[in-house]
Amino acid sequence: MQDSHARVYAAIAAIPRGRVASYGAIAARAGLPGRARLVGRLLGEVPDGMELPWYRVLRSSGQVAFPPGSRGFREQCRRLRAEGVEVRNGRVPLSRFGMDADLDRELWGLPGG
DNA sequence: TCTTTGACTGTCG
DNA sequence: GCGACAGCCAAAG
Repeated sequence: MQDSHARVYAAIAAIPRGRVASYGAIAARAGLPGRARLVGRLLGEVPDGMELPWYRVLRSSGQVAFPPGSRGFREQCRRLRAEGVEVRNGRVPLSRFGMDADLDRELWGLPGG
């Protein structure tokens, strides 16, 4: 386990329940700005026994990274909904469920909530 | 060492 | 809003 890997895992584990974050955001929080693809790669290497909220990680657009209909896709949607996250057509509104949604609303006065 | 691949992202039409 | 393109970089063969 490399340090960069551990930081990525920690960043993912830090996502609050009922919230989601993008691959890029995770990479940035792990001290690896611009390494979004590395995050996706690492998620594919997560040991089965390791508890990690991998399903809280989405694309920058809020879309689930898995192909619609695939097993991972359905599993991710299922787990997200179980936490109260709204998944519509394989997509989550980051304006409401994004990890920094509250902060963004304060700064920009965006509607939501 | 080189090439291929990928759970990504921003830009453009 | 969606598809096409280019940039990105680490792992695997």
